[in-house]
Amino acid sequence: MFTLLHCDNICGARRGRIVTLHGTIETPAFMPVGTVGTVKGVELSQLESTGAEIILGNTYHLSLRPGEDVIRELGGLHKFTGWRKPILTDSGGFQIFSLARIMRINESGAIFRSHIDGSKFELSPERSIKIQETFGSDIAMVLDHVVSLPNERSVIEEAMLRSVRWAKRCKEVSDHSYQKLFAIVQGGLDPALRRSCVEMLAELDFAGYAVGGLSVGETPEEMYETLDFTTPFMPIEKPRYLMGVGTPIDILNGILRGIDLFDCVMPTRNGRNALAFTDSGAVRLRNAKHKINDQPLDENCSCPACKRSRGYLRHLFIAGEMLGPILLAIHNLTYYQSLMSRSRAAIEQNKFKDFYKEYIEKFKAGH
RNA sequence: GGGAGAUUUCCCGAGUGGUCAAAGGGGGCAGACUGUAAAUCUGUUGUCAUCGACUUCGGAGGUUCGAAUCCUCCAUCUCCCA
Repeated sequence: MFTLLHCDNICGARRGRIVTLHGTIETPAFMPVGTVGTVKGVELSQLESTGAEIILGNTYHLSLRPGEDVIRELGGLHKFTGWRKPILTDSGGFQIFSLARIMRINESGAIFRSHIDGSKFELSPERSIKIQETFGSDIAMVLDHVVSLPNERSVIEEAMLRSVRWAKRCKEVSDHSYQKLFAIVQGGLDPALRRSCVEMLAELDFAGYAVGGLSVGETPEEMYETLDFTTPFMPIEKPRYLMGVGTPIDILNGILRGIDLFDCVMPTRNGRNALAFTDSGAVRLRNAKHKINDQPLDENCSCPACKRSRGYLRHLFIAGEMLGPILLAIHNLTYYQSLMSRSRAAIEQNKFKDFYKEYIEKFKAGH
């Protein structure tokens, strides 16, 4: 399923390939987030033209609406959404952490109050896997227990140990060979906890391993340090996925430390909120300084947003036109994919470290 | 010609003697957003400034310790009667 094609001989960056039933993913790769069965604001043809090879969907959200039964009846997530390429489904573990309406969490699982209608919704490791199986995603995630940071060591350790037990239960009920199951490493910012978590999970032999529980309140530096003492213990021949990350700089820092897969809402959400990513840093298109600007966001970008002027894009946001959020979501996704593709090329030439340094210098200078 | 009512900070619009630089919207400006309860949220919006000071509520006078608020005149607008 995963082939490690090349390791940069100067840093930890890796070039690989994941093969699934629905297609191939060149890594390092970025997955646009399509929580409820749509990458918000972006039609599939546009999404494909950004270069995305895999998208992410969410077990919790899709179970509440339209519901597991509807997706089963309509032929699974691929047929339902029309997206023919690979899909990774998240387990709902992050929602245990992020949703205020969580009622109870114990060893058997979590009980939510639906954020839509307040109804009760139970999620156990087994149930999460069952649902993801119904969805027919190419990669399923184990249900994990995420906690906020900073937090007491005992809390972090307990959540980590529980995540390992849950991962084991997920593995036991996951029986579809086409659907790969990824485990999730927890353990906060603690080297010993992270390492022991990796080792316990590695013993269970998953198809891939994710680093979870990051970008939940810690600084970027703390996140990078955590990767420094986590990725070296992760199985070399399996894909490594840094969940929920992040900014372009975070992603390059992840690649530098041997991460193969990323996902983040940032390009779509920030795009909807008028923030565009470019090599010269973030551009807040609502700002008055772009009012008369006739230049594109990025003259080297081929996306539809970059065929218009900054002044026009600003106008769309000021006027509250839906095309603004759509165009910027597409631009940011295109930008992220281009960042990944440039990274892959640099790794192949053992030049990722230089690419990284130059990129960060320019990105920061733009602010 | 006579009668009634209105005029508030960029706009709309509260406010009828001190707690008013003045509610609330809108608009403007800025910021946030990391496995999406987010086309959302936050801050700010008279001037200078650190407390604080100063200038504002159509205009000009006046009453009062104190006025956006009360009185007089003027200007403009709306409605009603001739």
